[in-house]
Amino acid sequence: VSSIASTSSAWEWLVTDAETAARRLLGATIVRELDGERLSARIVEVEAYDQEDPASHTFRGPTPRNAAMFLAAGHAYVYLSYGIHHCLNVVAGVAGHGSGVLIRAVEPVDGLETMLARRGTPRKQVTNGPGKVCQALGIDLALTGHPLEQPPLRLSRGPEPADDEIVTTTRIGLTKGADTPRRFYLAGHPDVSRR
DNA sequence: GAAAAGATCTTCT
DNA sequence: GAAGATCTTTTCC
Repeated sequence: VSSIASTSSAWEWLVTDAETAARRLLGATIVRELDGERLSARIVEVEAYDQEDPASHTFRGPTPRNAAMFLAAGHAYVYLSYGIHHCLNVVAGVAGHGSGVLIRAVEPVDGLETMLARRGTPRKQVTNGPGKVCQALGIDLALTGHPLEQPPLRLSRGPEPADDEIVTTTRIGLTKGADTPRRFYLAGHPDVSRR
């Protein structure tokens, strides 16, 4: 019991509703170790998803694909989008409840040159979209279910932006739940996918 | 077993 | 601004 409590306490800040977790993830840092190199990036755009939400992969309950989203907060959920792109989520909330936060855009901090090479695009388009983030950081399905406190993929809490620095809008690319405002990004940030 | 939709990105006009 | 690429997962018959 005590070991469970100590393990989860590191992620207490994500054991909350998906929207709160999403806002708290703005400003946090993703650290990825890839081919012996340390890449890092700051989260600047996110979207919240949970079990009660028709747009969420977990809306109809657990499946082999979305199982990781039902883990405890602080795990990774990676899925394949449109059969082509990988997308990274940070699992939020208590274990057994399918909620998480899609990482839509990041600002490269360490390893920008590597990210540019992996993407093959100009700086402005290197990580301004969920599929782009995963390509730049080399994240794929092998990392789904990975605990974000250990290499090669870690997450560290960052300085939380002030409320007036966060813009809230509807989410992108949805057909269901499209009118619910659950997308959050840093106001005026150049790496945000769309304004 | 088949069909449709999908938390996207790129290219072309 | 619009449409094509591309393929897995899930749902429905």
